[in-house]
Amino acid sequence: MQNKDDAAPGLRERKKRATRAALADAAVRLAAEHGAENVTVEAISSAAGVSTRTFFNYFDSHDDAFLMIDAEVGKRIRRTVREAPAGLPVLDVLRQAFSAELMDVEERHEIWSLRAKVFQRSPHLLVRGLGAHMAEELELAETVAERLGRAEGEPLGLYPRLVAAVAATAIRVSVEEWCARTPDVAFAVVFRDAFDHLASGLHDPPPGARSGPPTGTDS
Amino acid sequence: MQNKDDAAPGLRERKKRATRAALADAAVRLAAEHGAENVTVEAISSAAGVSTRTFFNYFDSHDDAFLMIDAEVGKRIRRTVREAPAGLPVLDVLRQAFSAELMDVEERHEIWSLRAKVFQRSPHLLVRGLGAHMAEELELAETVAERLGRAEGEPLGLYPRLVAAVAATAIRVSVEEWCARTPDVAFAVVFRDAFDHLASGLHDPPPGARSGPPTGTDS
DNA sequence: CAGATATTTTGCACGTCCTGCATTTTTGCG
DNA sequence: CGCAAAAATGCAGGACGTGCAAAATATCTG
Repeated sequence: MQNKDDAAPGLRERKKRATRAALADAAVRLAAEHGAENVTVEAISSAAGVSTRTFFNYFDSHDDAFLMIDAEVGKRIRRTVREAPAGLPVLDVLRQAFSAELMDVEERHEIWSLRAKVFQRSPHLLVRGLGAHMAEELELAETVAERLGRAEGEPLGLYPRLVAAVAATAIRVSVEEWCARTPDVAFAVVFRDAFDHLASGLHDPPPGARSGPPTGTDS
Repeated sequence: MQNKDDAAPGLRERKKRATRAALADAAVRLAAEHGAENVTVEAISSAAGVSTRTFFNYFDSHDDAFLMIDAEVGKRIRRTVREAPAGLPVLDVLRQAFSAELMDVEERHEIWSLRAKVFQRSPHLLVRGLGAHMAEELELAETVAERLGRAEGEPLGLYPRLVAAVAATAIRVSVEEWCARTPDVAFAVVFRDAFDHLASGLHDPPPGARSGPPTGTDS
């Protein structure tokens, strides 16, 4: 058993993933139809073919079933940040690290659209989702602080916290804006514009500019 | 009854406020001691001298008792933004609007410190608190969009969403950083530095700079 | 393959959260 | 005081979430 994450899922592990996926899937589908609040744990469990007790073996709360939290993503992002060539501005590093990860949003566009519908109907869940990313945000801030050459035990400092949090916020807003628009725009474009705004100090856009990058105040 | 918010609270209104305050106060105090999760609604209600049923007449959920949500704050901020002289950069307007509101944090420093302790012990609540501000964030984005001269029904656009969200994030991070530090620094300083970072495009700080504003890249 | 072992699923009981409804108490006012 | 509006309360009930022990299932060993 070298690495349980690679190459050897094993029958057991596969069944667990399947059960979890079945629960999450049932949850999202039922919620998209009836609204998350009106979908009981029993309904989800029943649709997934397990007992309600088993549901709580996989998710800590009713709401967690709709969230699709993946700890791997955070790890990958932090590693990317850590391995980025020194000297590169932190904001650019973050932009690229996230960008690599967010291809999934455009690829599995359909399931994300479903989740967007669920979130629109009960914003309370979006909040939970955000909250799930808060721990990640702190760890990301740690990674940034290390990258900027700060000792281990030292307090974080304002800047690392701020870039990590603001970058995460930029992503959330990008997703929101992308969902609000009829998705005729590529997500990558919204994402790029958002980070361009950040990099240029959030100066006011010229009146009339609908979606372009901020005015060329850069360099 | 010209305006129920001004000058004529009335005995009734005063009792309501008192009850609500008593509940919120009891909640925070008990939570600071035993942890929010271990404080039942019954305990809070009992400490405030009302029935558990009455608790739910004042707060929609157990957690809401610890949050101290004030819809007035959002309204005031939006009005400040709306009445700010035209031509001023949006980011500066937001900075000033929030700054005016945040004096309360330093004045009633003691109760905020208590709340910070509660939040440290159960971050789950901080998330709820954040969520409460999300609706505000959207309305703030609307206000910003209007200020930038955008029609009513039009979609929001990326920039208004982004500034509103990022500004709110900056505040949250400022509070976090300010709480993490032994509060020998004035909150206003952390707050100012955060917005300076935003205004200068979040460029990397020079190594060794602990807390100052970003390097004078401005102008 | 059979049996031992580890893991997962499940049922059950229990406490807490939260809501709707009817009833009682309090408040404001003529 | 007496009355109408508002608030507080008690109660019933559904849903959430957890600990525990028993049953079912997967993995390992000989």
